Amino acid sequence: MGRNKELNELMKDERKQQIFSSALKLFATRGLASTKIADIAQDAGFSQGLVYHYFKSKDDIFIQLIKMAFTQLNSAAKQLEHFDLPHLQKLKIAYESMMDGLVHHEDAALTHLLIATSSASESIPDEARLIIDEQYFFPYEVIRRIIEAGQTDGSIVSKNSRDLALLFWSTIRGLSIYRATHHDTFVVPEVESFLAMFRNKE
Amino acid sequence: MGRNKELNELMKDERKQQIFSSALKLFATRGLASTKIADIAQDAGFSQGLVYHYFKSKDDIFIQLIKMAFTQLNSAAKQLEHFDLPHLQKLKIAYESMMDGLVHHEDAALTHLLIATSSASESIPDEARLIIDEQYFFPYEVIRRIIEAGQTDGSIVSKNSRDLALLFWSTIRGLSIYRATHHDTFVVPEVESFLAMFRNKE
DNA sequence: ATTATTGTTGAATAAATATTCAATCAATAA
DNA sequence: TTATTGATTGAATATTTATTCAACAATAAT
Repeated sequence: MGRNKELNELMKDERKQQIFSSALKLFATRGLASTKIADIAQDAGFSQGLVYHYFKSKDDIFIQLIKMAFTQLNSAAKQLEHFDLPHLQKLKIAYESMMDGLVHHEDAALTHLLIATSSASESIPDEARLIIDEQYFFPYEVIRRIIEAGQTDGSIVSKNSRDLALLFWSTIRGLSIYRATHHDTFVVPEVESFLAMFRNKE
Repeated sequence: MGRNKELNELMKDERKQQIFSSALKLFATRGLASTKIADIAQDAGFSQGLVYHYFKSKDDIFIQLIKMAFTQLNSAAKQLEHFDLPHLQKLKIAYESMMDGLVHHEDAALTHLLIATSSASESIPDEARLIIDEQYFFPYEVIRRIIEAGQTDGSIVSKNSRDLALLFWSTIRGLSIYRATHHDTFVVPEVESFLAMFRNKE
C-alpha cells in the first residue's frame, strides 16, 4: 500500500497551510482577480499544477480564506463580549489587541485587510458574498451591545449605539488599510484618542 | 472638410465623461482587474471598440481617474486650510462635507472609495502608484497642520498630531468603504462623536 | 450632391491565465 | 526488492479578455 495515512494528512495540511498563507498575502494586497494561480504557487514555492491537487479552484481558496477570516474575527468578538471587564475597558482591549495584531502579527494584519477590501468588493464569488452577508454584522452587534451596556452604567456616552459601533469599526478598518501599505511608518494612535469617541465625560 | 472642430471637442469630452463615469463606478466597486473593458462599454452604452477611440488602454483610464480623484481631494483639502474658521470647526466642516458627499453625491462617494481601495492595492499600474505616492500624504499634512494650530490655541487636544491626523483619515476612509456596500443602511454618525477624538475638554 | 473627416461597430486577433493531464517521482508496506 | 499510492511537475488545453482593425455611418464644409 501507500504511505502512512496520518502523516500524509499532516503533510497535506501543511501544504494547504502554505497555500493559504501565500494566498492570504496576495489576495489581501492585490485582490482576487489580480492574483494569479502562478503567483500563489511561486510564493508557496512549488508548481502551478500542485495547487489544484489541494484546491478545486482559485475561488475555492478565496472562499475558504474568507470563511477562516470571519471565523477568527467573530470568535474574537464573542470572547470579548464575555470577558469580565468594565464595558469601556472592553472597547479598550479590543482596540489594543487589534492594533497589536496589526503591528506584530502579519497574518492578523492581512486578515483584517482581506475582510476590509473583500467586503467592499462587488466582484467576489457568490459563495464568498453569502458568507460575508451572513457574518459581516456580527462584530458590529457585539460592539453595539457592549456600548449599550456601557451607556446603562454611564461609562459610555449616550449617543446612538449603532452610530458608535459604526465609528468603532470604520476606524479600525481604516487603520488596517493604512497599515497594509505603510507598515514602515505605521504607529498605533493612542488608545485614549480612540476611546474619546465613546467615553462619557461628565 | 470634416465637421466643426469645437463642437467635436465638446462631444468628445462628453463621451470621455461617460466613460469616466462608468469606469469610476466599476473600478471603485469591483477593482481594476475585475472590471472588463466590455463592462465599461456596456455601462456607458456603446461598443467595446469605441473605448479605444477615446483611451489608449484600460490602465490609461484608471490612471486618469486616479489623477482626477487626487486632484479633487487635494484641492478640497487646500481650500479647507484657507477657510477663515476656528481650527476645530475646520475639522467639523471637513467631516460634514465629506459625509454629505458620501450620502448625496454618488461620484464623491465613489471617488473616496477608489482612493481608499486603490491606495491599498499592490496591483495597480506603476504610473498610478507613482501618483498615489506623490499625493497620498497631502490631505494628512493639511489635517495635521490644522490640528497643530488648534493645539496652539487650546481647542484641540494635545496628543501627537500625526496620530490624530491618521485617526481622522482612517475613520473617514472606513466610513467611505462602509457606505459603498451599505448605502441603504448608512447613516452618518454624529459629528460630535467624531470630533470627540480631537476636542480638548478641560 | 460630393467628399473628407471623424464616430462607431462588431468581429478578428493576440495575450494572459485558469485548469487539466499525462508522465515522473518518492515513500513505504508487503 | 517491488508494487502501490499519492505527490509533483510542466506542458497542453481551454477560457477569458484586452486590443486591433476593416468596414460602415454620420456629419458638415465645399
